[in-house]
Amino acid sequence: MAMYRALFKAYGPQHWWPGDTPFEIMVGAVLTQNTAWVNVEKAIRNLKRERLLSPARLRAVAPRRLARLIRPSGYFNIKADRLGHLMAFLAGRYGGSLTRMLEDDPDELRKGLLLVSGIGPETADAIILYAAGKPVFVVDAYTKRIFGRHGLVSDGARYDHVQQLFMGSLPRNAGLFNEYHALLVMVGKRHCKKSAPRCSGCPLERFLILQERQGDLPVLDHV
DNA sequence: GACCAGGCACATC
DNA sequence: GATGTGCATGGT
Repeated sequence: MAMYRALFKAYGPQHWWPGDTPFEIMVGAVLTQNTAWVNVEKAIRNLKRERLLSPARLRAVAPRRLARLIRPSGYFNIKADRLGHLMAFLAGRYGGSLTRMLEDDPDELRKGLLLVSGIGPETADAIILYAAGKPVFVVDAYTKRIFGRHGLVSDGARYDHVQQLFMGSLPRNAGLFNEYHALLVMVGKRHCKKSAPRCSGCPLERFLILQERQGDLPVLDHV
């Protein structure tokens, strides 16, 4: 919790996920795969303009048209397919009711989502945390990079391993997981870019240096 | 013009 | 299990 508090103190609440409705959040989770958020916003705007942001409408739209509308978010053919698979899953398992899907047991929902082609662990967890409001920790590229560079996880650490690091040492609280992940993205964008040789100047770095000087607990206890 | 961004599936060894 | 590749736009 100490690292979280250091980040929250520095940046304050992030009010995530950027999206008006659970359905918009779910669609955004797919569209943002390996893609800058500004590009996702353009695609979402297009879908809103065409009044397609509902399970029934999105399921009914022609794949070619969908691909054209989400073009700005990149990988548009693949993502159109993935949204199609997701809508089929929603219709098939939950009768097209987003509410029923989001109220499902989170472990069951996660297992189901992972069977959908195009939904991996991060996308599934983003949907469960930010659309359903259930406490799973979302691990993304920023999380791995930040913790990797500070020597808190090994370079090639697997998704589930990093997730366990957080979920094993934090209280199971959706609001906390929400804020923590959002704060890590903020740190990643500002201080831990891929192109820079290492993270520098972030609140996390200051915190870790301070801890090392005091030299009592293993750093992981501070997650 | 290179590099990068809130992944994932699939092939191959 | 590990590693490599295709998918693609738009900002820096």
